[in-house]
Amino acid sequence: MDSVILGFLGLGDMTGYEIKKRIGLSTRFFYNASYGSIYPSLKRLTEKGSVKADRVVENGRAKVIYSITDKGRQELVDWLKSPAPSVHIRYEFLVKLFFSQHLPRDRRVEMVSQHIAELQMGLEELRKVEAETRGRVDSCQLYTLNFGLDLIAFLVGWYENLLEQMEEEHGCE
Amino acid sequence: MDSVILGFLGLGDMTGYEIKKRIGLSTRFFYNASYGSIYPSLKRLTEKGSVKADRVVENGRAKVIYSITDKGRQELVDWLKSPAPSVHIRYEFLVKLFFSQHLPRDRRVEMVSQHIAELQMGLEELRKVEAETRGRVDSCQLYTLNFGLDLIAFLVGWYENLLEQMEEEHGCE
DNA sequence: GGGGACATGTAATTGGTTACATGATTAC
DNA sequence: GTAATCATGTAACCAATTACATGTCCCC
Repeated sequence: MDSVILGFLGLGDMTGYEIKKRIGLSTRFFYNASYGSIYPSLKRLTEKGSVKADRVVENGRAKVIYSITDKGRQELVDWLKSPAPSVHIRYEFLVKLFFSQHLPRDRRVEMVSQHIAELQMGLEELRKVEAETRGRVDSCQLYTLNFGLDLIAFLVGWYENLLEQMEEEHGCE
Repeated sequence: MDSVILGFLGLGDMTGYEIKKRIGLSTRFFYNASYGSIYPSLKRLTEKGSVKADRVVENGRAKVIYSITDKGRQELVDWLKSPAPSVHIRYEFLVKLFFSQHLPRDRRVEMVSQHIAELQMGLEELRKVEAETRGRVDSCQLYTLNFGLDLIAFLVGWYENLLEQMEEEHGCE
């Protein structure tokens, strides 16, 4: 978590509120956070000296603008260089699909159809984000945006194919 | 968590140890758990009456065989029917990629190459699981197995394409 | 004057991991 | 005899969410 905050501050100075908004926009699909984790994290990082907190008043509004320090920048790079704990994807729908033999077939079909619908909504949202941000972000951020787009397309295709397969079958048994 | 345990017990009676082993085999890529969460969960479920615990001794080994009750079966079905909280995938490597502008280009390429290697290892492991289980599981469990296989293939392809793109570029800026 | 976005934070709780503690059986 | 696997559990800890608590500015 701390590393992700550092990552955002590496893109520019911002407030806790802004970090939350940015996470909601850009990394929501593969990482999310609430104020309850952002502010304590910011506090920790400030105490450690990885970020600097500036209390300012901007058009009458008191805010705390955080910026990354050299120490923080070093920590960020170290984290980026460290090996990511091998792929660990938590995907609840798939768990349900795994156990869905306990459901009647039509219910299972419904489940998958609904999931496809959700994915497609996600795709639309991502497209909006894309329209807003393309051209205003660096290519690394673009990579992940494209990843999201391509992944959802893959998933939709996969589940559509699954639906066809299910139609042919009698059930999970 | 409790629901996942119920799911496994829905497939047959087993011990906590066996549940852990099964999770490691079949759902590891999209769900994992440790003893520290399995046993307390089993305890909770027993107290609630969703599972039944039978202390037996089998070839000198004392074990507790858990089985799902009618109540538990109902809870399992309810969970399966409940809408999954819309796709929530936590993928640390992608977060790193998102912020990787702070890394030199060759380092970034290395990062992606290593991730591909890891994915390929995962693929091999999954293939082993496939060889062992295909024919011995119901088609729902097969769905998720195939999903894993197809997903990894997609990911490898995607990252390989990314590498090519990266070669052409000068950096993330 | 009221709703929405801006803005910051804490407290209680949840959900989980890691590490510890223990001990039997089996196969080499 | 010793290492791997089978087997069960607890305690300390950690990371994060939810809900709460508070207040301002801006636009209608």
